[in-house]
Amino acid sequence: MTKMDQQSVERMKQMLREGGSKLTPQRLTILDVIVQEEGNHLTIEEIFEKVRVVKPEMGVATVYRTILLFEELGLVQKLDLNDGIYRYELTHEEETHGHHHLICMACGRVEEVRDDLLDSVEEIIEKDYRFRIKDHSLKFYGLCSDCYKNESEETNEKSK
Amino acid sequence: MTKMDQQSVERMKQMLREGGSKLTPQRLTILDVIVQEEGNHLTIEEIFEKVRVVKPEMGVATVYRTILLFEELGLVQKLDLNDGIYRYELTHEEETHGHHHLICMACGRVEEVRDDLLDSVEEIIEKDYRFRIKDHSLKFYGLCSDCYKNESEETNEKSK
DNA sequence: CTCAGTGCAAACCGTTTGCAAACGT
DNA sequence: ACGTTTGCAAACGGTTTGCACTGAG
Repeated sequence: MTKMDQQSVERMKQMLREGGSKLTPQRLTILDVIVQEEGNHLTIEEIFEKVRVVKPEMGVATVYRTILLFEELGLVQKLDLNDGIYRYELTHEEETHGHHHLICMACGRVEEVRDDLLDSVEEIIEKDYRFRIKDHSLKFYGLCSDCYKNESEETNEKSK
Repeated sequence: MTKMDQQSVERMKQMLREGGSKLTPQRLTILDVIVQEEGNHLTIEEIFEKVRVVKPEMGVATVYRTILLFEELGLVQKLDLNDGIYRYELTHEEETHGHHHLICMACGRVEEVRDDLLDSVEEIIEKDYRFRIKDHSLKFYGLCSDCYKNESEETNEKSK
């Protein structure tokens, strides 16, 4: 585990304690899986599977209950890729507003965009629509560089 | 029914025919409900209830199957407000990219933003992340003008 | 020691499916 | 008349819950 990961885990333990929650082995295991798989946006089922490898006694209910707790504590955030299945990702420490996602319609890969980019848009919304923005969610659906490349090659293929 | 609504219905009938689908009374009833309730972002259950008033014989399965069909035809779009329940809204005729939503965290009201506003953001994404954007989804969570007003009043109340 | 947290299995609930009857084209 | 669509009810699958037991603080 890298130094960064250790920091994440420590910070999260701290948040658990502050929230008045107990540091059970189950919670620590789930925490570990989420930190290890950072960037992979796991579903409950995927988390359960990975946890099972380490702790076969654990039940799904515990995963559901734990993720719900982590969400309430702001430790993780859920993400809907419009397929009806929620995925969970670590909340980054410095983050105030949600970051953005690039979702590849071909391979399903999800890339994160940490730049905010929405300041001027939010200004317009607040003014023109008289809406007090607290958070946002921005997703782009399209083709990642790999899939776009492949698609182009296939097109070239055909046109030969 | 207004002239605009009639146009919507006619346009949608056309799209159904073009998709090789039959114009059954059930489909037309559901269409009607969605057009009547434009802007209300109904859930399947809500659509079912409203349809039931007119056609008590209809089953839920038909609503599910019909909405799925409408979605495939591009007649409606599903919307997730991050509560795990999909809501459906009419796709606007001219629309190429999805419009945006302002979701009030206090009263749950959903307002639509038809201005695109994302051109410059998309330009940056396409260039910096080498991602070919096909569509986007942008949601703002916060307080609508009414709820913001009420909240301010309550704060004033307390500080007296 | 105490009560929050857990494992298990049953309950739940929204969605999907199989099938025979009904109906649009 | 034909193949699609529908209503019904059963099946499904992910999530939640009740309960007795366990273990962290």
